[in-house]
Amino acid sequence: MKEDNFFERVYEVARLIPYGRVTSYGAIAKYLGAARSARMVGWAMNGSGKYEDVPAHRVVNRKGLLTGKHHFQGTNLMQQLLESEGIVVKENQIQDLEKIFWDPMKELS
DNA sequence: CCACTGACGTCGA
DNA sequence: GTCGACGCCAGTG
Repeated sequence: MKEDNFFERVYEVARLIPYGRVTSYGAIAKYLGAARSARMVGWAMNGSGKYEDVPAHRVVNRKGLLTGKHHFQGTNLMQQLLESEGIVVKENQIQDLEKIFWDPMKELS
């Protein structure tokens, strides 16, 4: 079922995030045409826990800070997953963000 | 029913 | 260039 819900749209983009890459809420929001609704993107991620194909751990804020990490099951689970993909994380902050940053609008275009 | 908060980001001064 | 306030939509109190 293809639901045009804003949330479904977010999940769809999140699934498209390639391995070893990360994106930001605003990037997804902007791609959906709601740049100012970045908060909604994160809110949608609240339901991502019900979706296995939604690597929310690959979605971070514009600063590359693992803001949502606090919402994950464990404490360092998010960082653990990111490091497992080769992403360097330091103090909840992604290093080389500009290198691993995946822009849906630019990549998917 | 009304008000505030929330995985953020952009606009304004 | 830096700091502050507002906006988005939905859920919860």
